[in-house]
Amino acid sequence: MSQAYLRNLNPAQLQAVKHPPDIPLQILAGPGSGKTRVLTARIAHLIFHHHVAPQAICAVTFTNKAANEMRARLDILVGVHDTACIRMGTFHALCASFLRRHGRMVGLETNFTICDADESKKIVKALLGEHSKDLAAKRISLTEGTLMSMISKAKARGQTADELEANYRRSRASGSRKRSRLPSDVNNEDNSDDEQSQIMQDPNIMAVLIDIYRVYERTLRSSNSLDFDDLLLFGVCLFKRNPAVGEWCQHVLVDEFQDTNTIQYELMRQIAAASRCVTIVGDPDQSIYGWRSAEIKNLINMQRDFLNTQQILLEQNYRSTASILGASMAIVSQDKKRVAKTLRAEHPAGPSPMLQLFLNEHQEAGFIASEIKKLVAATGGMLEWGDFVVLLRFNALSRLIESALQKEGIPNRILGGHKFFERLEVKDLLAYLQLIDNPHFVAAFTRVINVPARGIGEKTVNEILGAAQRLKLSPLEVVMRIHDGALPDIKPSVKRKLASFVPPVRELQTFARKDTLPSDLIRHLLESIKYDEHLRKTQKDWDSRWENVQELINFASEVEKNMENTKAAEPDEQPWDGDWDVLEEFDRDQLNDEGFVETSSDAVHKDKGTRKAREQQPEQDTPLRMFLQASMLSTDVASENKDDGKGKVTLTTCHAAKGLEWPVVFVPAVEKGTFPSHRAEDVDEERRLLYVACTRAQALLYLTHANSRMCAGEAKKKDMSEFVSAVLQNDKSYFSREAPNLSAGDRTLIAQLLGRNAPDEAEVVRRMAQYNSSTQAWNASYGFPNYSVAQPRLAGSSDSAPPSVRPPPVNPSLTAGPASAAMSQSAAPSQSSPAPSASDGPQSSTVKSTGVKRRLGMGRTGGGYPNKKFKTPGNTSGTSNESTPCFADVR
DNA sequence: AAGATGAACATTTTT
DNA sequence: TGTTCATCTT
Ligand SMILES: Nc1ncnc2c1ncn2[C@@H]1O[C@H](COP(=O)(O)OP(=O)(O)OP(=O)(O)O)[C@@H](O)[C@H]1O
Repeated sequence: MSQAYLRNLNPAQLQAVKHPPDIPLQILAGPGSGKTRVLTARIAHLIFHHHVAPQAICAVTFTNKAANEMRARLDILVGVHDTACIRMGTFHALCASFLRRHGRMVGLETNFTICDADESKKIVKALLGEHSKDLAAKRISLTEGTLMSMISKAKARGQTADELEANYRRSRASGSRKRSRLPSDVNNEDNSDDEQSQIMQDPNIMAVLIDIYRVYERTLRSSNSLDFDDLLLFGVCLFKRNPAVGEWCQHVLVDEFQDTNTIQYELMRQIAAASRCVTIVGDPDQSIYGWRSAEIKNLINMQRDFLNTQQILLEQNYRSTASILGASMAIVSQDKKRVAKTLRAEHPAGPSPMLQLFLNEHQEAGFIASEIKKLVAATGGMLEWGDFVVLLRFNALSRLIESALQKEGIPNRILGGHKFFERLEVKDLLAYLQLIDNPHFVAAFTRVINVPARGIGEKTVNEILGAAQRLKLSPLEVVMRIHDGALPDIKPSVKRKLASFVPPVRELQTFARKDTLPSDLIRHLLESIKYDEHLRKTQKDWDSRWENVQELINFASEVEKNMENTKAAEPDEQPWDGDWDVLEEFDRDQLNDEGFVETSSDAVHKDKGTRKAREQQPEQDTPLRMFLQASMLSTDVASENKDDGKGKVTLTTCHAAKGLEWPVVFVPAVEKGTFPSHRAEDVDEERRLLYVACTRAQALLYLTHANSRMCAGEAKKKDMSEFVSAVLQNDKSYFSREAPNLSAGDRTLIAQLLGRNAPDEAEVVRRMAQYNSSTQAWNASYGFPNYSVAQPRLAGSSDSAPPSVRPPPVNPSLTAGPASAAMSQSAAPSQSSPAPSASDGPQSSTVKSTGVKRRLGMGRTGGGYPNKKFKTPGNTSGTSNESTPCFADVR
């Protein structure tokens, strides 16, 4: 029984799993080679064979989602109970939980609030405002975004504001040789790097940066809050100062190691300080987070820091067809600096990856939608909606494709787009709860004090904040005292207005102290501030926002359930339980004389917070706190919601697709300026990104691009991505220009690859007939360009046909139904690209329309609730596309 | 203080 | 394309 986890591993994988635990191990391997599978099996092996206690294992994943998936796999291998005991999560999540318990050792209250990127930006923006005159005078434009990312980069290197300043001083002193650059060589590739360093050399900018960095840190500290980088920094500090905190850990395993940054690596070192037992898994070719300070160097650093580190390579790819793998390798191999590596395909060639060109992004989106439909039919239903993914360079590209899918009635979900926890209605409610848990979290206070509208505007808020600083109280406390009459009212009279704020907050505090479940807290909150009315009054789309509110309650319930389960699974065997008291005493002494990090020199607030928190919240893991933490750390409710994902086409970014796989992958906009992004700093990284995207595909891969595309306002001509054209130059055979007509052989191959049953051929014929008739009826009745039956319109074909389609009029050239093939053929092949096949082969062109119009009503029904935000036309904005499925105008 | 309007403007990627 | 900011009016 216990050996089950060793089955289904090849010799190299087995070797990695059985590698002696005390010899540091690097498993380096390409995509689809089973790295994650090996990591999971190795954990099982540690538990079963080496009898390592599950709670002595620390497994680090890149995302929460990956952690959940690994948990699910381990549930099967080692059982739910043991799995629940493993310390598993992202570096951030792990740090958050360590700091909840031991935060005091590094000067933190256990009720610290995690400040998300949005709030961080707001803080920086406010600070930037103070410098705006100064900057404007010097004609410098700086956005809070760039500033924030500079700060974040400094933090990811472990640089404090002081250190940054010292560093800068030193580098200036040592005679900086400034190269003057002509504006004309902006198109040089390494230009952006220079640009970066040029910014970092501008004394004005550096002065502002350092100042804002410093004040930003002070703001966070006095708010008793940590931003994402702080979680790691304080985590490192915790282990460094109190090595005993890490003694429980006997083995650390890190997935996606190529994307760890300096601090994360430092953290890994600290956690492994006692045991020196480390296993990492990674692939340099898949390093795509350099922009977030990931350091590929960490692989070498590890060899330096952990003596006798050994490497095991996995060279067999089990995920993709050989042709997909070949094309992907051809792409990534363009990187001359890359270390070549072997990757053999386990599976046969299969259909070639497709590379297709369209007139514009609408045609591209339409093609994707209709191709998905076609493939479901052509596989007799063996492929379902959930088997398809569209991988995008950036989120905004999802809009068109989403609506194309909806027009075709294809259910879909957008992963990570406009994130759930970033919606205003969700943030409002969370802010109330954050304020309840941590009255010092000013960001939450300023957000909710006037929600719903209480007539407390900017001016009043500033008065309150000023008073709070003078009195050394939290703004919440100030406002409560004013309400109670314990403090005098302030200039713009506010006392009366607080009647709708203070009592509800007090009530919530009382509930929270009694450990009322978060879901119930939210319900109370909604009622006491009449949030539904507020939404109705202020938001056009209040109903869908109200659904998000309900979804938040659901999420809270999920978290509550998980907490119960976790508690049940690990009664009270917290790994560190034994030495907790000792540690704390030991450290309090230490803390008294030496304080803590430079940035928290703000002793006044700290003391005050300390006393308050000890009186009010002696407990660390209150349900409310756990809920808030889960909210801040999880990007997506969908990843928790199992029911959602299946049965829908997924739209997401290439970045978010890391580590995942789908039978069919579409990558749109494979164009210069998108792949690589025109603002990318590192072109090689962009290429790797495309490589990652391609290697998600198991059976079928489509790269598409358009001749012109609306970008930031105006239509732009687009060329094919150099990553692909470079491949074509060497060898055109990697890609096919025609959409495949799946043969029975293809179906069998796909079935085998996916471990499914091949469909009945009769079913295939039936579905294809149905598919053809429905698309034809649909196209005919809407005068829609007939891209559908794998009929991309070609570049260079006369633009006159589709664009001027106004609602119902039917384009004459399309009424002929299947004959539309002729249209495509008239197209002139464009520059480098041979023409896609004109006709789509037997199924589509020979099966006559049966005249069934079943699809007619499907235009706008879509599937489920899209993440629709913002208003629909309603007002004067030109044509409404609400009622007519055909798009307004394609010019 | 809040709502309404229009102009300017900018779109990577995420824990 | 959609969003954010500035300015205006109530
Ligand atoms: N020995 C094996 N036999 C059969 N299938 C395998 C084997 N090892 C892995 N696989 C399958 O290969 C696919 C890829 O595995 P996995 O996700 O672990 O790869 P990976 O190396 O982590 O990929 P990536 O680098 O893209 O994250 C999975 O579907 C997995 O089930």
